[in-house]
Amino acid sequence: MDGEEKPFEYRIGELADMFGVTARTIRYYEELGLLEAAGREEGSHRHYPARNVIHLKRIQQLKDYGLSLAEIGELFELARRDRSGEAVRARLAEKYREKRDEAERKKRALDSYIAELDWHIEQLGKVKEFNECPGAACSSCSWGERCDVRHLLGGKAG
Amino acid sequence: MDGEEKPFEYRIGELADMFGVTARTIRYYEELGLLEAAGREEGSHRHYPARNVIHLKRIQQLKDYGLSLAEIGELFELARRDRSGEAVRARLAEKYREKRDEAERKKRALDSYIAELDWHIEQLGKVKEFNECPGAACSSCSWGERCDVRHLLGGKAG
DNA sequence: GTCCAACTTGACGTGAAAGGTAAGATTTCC
DNA sequence: GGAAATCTTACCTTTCACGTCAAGTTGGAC
Repeated sequence: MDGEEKPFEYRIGELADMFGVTARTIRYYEELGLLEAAGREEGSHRHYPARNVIHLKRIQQLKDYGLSLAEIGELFELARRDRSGEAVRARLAEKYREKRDEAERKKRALDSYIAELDWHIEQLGKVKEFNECPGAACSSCSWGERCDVRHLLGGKAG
Repeated sequence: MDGEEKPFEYRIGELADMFGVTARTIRYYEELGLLEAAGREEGSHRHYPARNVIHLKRIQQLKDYGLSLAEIGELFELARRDRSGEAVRARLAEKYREKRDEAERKKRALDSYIAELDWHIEQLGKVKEFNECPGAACSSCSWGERCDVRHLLGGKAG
């Protein structure tokens, strides 16, 4: 018979293989307080009951969503103190919103970045000089007001 | 009279102040072959004729557009060998397009990232557990197929 | 009872990029 | 001629998430 009274336990190497990480990674998570092995004495091998597996998965999920291990640690810490789960979920939602807002901001930045690049790509098709500006032709240079070298030199070499 | 026969020359500290960098930065650029001081002997102070100023500006511009110092160095190297400027402009346009494509790719990645986050934020408003999955209620868990822990455990602890 | 792979702790290394910083010597400007 | 600026050399810094020894220990299989 397949006894279920003693739940299956994984060893660190198995866990590592399952999640595509190394044992070092798992120890590192433990070091950061993210993942605990089942009670053990110093020096003995770590073993993980199946219910601990979810924690590792959770770490990977949250990592995928852009949280640092430190942030994840903070959440886990919160989860330990807050049995109801209210605070954790609120904090996590907050984190997610932060990340989303940051993503939106990055998107906007990328938009203007792309616009800038497009402008420069277009200019490269028109102008003949690469870095001879500001020369004699500077006043008619297609860089126009975008060329701040003129301002910089204006005072001294104007 | 304001003699123009001897062009104004900047010292490294002046240049640094003008561009909001340190002298170290300028020396570093020289080290990478990005910026040359006017001919000088080892040990003597560097000095920069006004026409060199554009190079520093160019470095900053290209850096702003996401090119690494190594990439900038490559372009400058090209510019030294290609007096007509054809090849440089072509290469630069290519670089710009690379950066733009990468930016577009990042934007798309951000879009799906945002969608994921939104989904999770929504879920957090519905579910009660933070990391108790997979438990007895796992089969009705709102994570559904997104919960790969089930697959992972399916073989051994199923 | 013993063997050996898997595991243990500890401690330092890595990488990627663009400079920072210290130290002591020298140059240049006024 | 004195002081400020600059010179060269050469290691250091930052961040994060591990990698990589090294040498000793554990545990399950036979």
